[in-house]
Amino acid sequence: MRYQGQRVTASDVAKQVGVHVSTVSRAMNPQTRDLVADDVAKRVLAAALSLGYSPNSLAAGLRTRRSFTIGVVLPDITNPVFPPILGGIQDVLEAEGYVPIVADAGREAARRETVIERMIARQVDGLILATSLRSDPVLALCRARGISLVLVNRVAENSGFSAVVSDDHRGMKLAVDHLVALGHRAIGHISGPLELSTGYGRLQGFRQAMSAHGLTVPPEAVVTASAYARDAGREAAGTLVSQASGLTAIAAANDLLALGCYDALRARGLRCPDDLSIVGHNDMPLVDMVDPPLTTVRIRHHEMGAEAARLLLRQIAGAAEGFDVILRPDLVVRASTAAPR
Amino acid sequence: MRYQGQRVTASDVAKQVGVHVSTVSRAMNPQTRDLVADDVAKRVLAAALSLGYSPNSLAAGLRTRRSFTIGVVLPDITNPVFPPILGGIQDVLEAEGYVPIVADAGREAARRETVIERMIARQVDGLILATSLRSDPVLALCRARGISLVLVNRVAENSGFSAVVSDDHRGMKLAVDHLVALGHRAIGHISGPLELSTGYGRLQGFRQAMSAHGLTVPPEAVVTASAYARDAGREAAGTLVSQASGLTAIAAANDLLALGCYDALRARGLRCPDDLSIVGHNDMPLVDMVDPPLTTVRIRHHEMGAEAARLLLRQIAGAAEGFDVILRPDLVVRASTAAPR
DNA sequence: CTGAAAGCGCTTACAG
DNA sequence: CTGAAAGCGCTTACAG
Repeated sequence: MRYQGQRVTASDVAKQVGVHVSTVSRAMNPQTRDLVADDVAKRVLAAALSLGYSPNSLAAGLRTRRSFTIGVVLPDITNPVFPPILGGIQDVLEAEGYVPIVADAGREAARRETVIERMIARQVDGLILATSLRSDPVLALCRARGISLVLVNRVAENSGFSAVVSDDHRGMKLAVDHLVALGHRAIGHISGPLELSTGYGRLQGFRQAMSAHGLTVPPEAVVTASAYARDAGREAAGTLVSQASGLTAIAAANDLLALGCYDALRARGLRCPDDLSIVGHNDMPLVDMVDPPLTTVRIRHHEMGAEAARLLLRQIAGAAEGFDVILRPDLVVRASTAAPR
Repeated sequence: MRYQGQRVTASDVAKQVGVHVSTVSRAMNPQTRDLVADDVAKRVLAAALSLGYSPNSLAAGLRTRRSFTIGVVLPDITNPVFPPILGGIQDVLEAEGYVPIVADAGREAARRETVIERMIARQVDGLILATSLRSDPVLALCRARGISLVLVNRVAENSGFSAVVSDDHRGMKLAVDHLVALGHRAIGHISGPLELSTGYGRLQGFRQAMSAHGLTVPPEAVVTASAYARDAGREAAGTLVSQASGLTAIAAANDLLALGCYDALRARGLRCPDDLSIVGHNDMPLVDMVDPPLTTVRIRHHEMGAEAARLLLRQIAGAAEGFDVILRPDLVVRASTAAPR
């Protein structure tokens, strides 16, 4: 029986069984269990169970120089895109005996650096970053530290780190092709912040897809939102609608932005899809229930997280890095898009 | 200059400055810095910076028997209720130098126990559980381990552990009073799982509020959903509508359930609020954008998480436990409720 | 104000 | 197959 606050250690178990702590250590670890006589191992395990012993992984980690801990840095946990990514990461990590330490780094670059420094001080075995800028100075720091790292959802150019992302060009092509097929020609774009690969890549994808249809994109038909947030989308849509008259459709760089468009249209007495068709990106939860149900590009976020975790674990185990996984998105057609009047 | 994978330690810094490691340790820690001569401290800090040294917190934790790590156990990270709770927890922890280890425990009781055991093995300084059942055997285990623990969102009866929750009785009273004021008399309830305090408490709150208005609740006017999920809500609403004819309103135990009601009504060609008024609970993101915008009971989830973290930290510092914080919810009236026809 | 020593709880070559 | 020893990188009484 133990008292509160008094942890039971390997030496307590050793004492009870009458063996040395090193034998307890070997018996507890499945990898080394066969170095120990069967009956001894059995007695150790039984004693451990009855005393409520489990090895202190801090101590083990200090000795083995591995913490079995992975740092996950998110830009905004309340953005519905990230929970499923985190879920996928967790599923894979847990199966391999790892645990995620998660931090919401917010929008300031300085905070991202602090957060990463802290995680390194905590001896994480690797890092998964969902916060990367296209050109991100923090990555040089990580490189210098020699830490294993995988980017998820957003890539950095020329960082050399592996990344798991959605095919943003293809996603926008799906959106534009769909609108064009409905008969739209004057299509605007609300882009995400251009320092993010998703913002930049989707804008490029938009332009390419338009030009593939022989359609021109006048400068006033593109507005860049200040953040991936609903209010930023509302503001950008307001600007777009007032500066680019004659638009019949808007392809937004993500769902939150698309929902902000809804807000802006409503404020002006315009109706979707009657006056303007709108396409989002992500297919986040509940966008099938908004009014009107949102046509959007679906990304498999859970899989994205799981794949990032797998890549990282392989890398920690010695596999090569700098190897990207591009997930293929799908179009989900709902009621926010229709033929122009 | 360091090589990859070679961590710099206190003794590297000590060597460079020409002092003992213990002096480095004292200089690095703001609490003990004044035990060291000013100029020595300055030189240590400068050397630490130039070498890229930060103390290995695993080693420090082993020595001080504190990990500055808190385990957070969630039932389902993709349920939009939990990210803001986690956000609140993180904000408080981070400010105090703690870090959350988060795990999604899913629905199986066995997994919850495993997850908690693992966290304890990882020497968490405390636990925040959002997964508690009203009567939860896992809590006895935590008690026996003597670990600091705070419950959030869901309470356990007689566990002795502190909890931070919303006032579920009051929440349901707000919902029922609103419906009654609109003229509804025949009101049904879709309850959450009754083994959860939110499910049970909101059902009780519903009954009390109804009886305070002199209204009876026939048995067929209450259906218990199998989980807090949209599909479970759809199913429960189907049962409710077909077994309790004449209902003019439904108070659901949470928003996901209310959204499931929307699905069920739509499948039957019924309209909300024309045929049936619906009230949710939580005010999760986007329910103001669904069709129709959902009238619901707002809970301050971020604050709930922050308060739970504060309580836990105080408890770790030696404060008394068994002290509940009940947050007061508000009613948010939108378009899913109207006078009955 | 600073150093030397002990020890947190493990793991792992090294003997035997 | 098992024990004894060393050491992972810190912190903290204990001397001086």
